[in-house]
Amino acid sequence: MIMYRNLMYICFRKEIALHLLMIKNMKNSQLYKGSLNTIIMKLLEENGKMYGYEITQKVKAITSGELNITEGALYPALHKLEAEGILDVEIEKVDNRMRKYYKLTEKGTTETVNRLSELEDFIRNMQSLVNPSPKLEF
Amino acid sequence: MIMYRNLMYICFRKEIALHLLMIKNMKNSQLYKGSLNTIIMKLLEENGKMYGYEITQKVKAITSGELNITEGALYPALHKLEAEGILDVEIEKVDNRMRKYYKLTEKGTTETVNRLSELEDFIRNMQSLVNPSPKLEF
DNA sequence: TTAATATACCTAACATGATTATGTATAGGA
DNA sequence: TCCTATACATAATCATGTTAGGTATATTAA
Repeated sequence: MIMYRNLMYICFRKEIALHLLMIKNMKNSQLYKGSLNTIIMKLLEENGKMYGYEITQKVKAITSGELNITEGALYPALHKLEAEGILDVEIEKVDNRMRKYYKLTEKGTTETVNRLSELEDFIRNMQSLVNPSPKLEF
Repeated sequence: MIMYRNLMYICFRKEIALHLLMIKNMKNSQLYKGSLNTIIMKLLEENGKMYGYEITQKVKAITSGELNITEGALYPALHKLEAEGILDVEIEKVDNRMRKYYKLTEKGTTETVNRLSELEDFIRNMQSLVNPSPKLEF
């Protein structure tokens, strides 16, 4: 009986853990829409070259698991950035597995500056909107 | 001739001004996608009740004209929030013109706290991603 | 007086950017 | 042997927004 109760307890904890994880991932709210390209470009600016899977892991690590880039969003985004001449691709084979390394082109590097500037403006504006500075009322 | 040149000069300046304005508004980039509901709810939390047009003007003012909410986005968003029980509506007639005043319901007030918390998380995560703290390398 | 601008609402067609669900394939551990 | 991790990809669908129209009243400038 004790064993069953322990098992149930473990299962219950697992349920809770999964549930909390889901809630956490629910935070992948609509807010992140539109920021994926900027994230990719900034990471490439920092790290020189990265492959898709690496990007998802890096983002997960940096945000303590709060932001999980879905592959269905990532790969099309990478292809689009490549088509736009923002990224260059280079295929390598590591451990018999394919890797597509992406890096910023010259144009991409310039464009990254703009995107980051837009992001700063966006964040500044959002902070003005939700964190209004105390009104000067006399 | 002088007059023509002056006229041309003025027109030219106007062209530039318009162009700069367009560029400015181009900053209405994809980043803002997903943040409209949060903006609306926060403004209503602060101001008690507001009508649609008032919201567009307020946002424009707060962001120094950098963010212009389009009516095609605003009105459907208000209707959706009302349908979800986040907002209550109350119609008034001022100066022979209709105004639909929106205010947060009780549920809406609770929900606003969550949205703002999500926004803070989002901003924090984005800052971690693009503004990485200096690496501790020895 | 007439034209333009501002106020105030609305919606439909289209575009964009994501999620969800699926598929392929290799490597390693329980 | 099966599950998980690594590593790529795409198609169907959904959410959200832009663009472009529409109605109507009030005010201001030419």
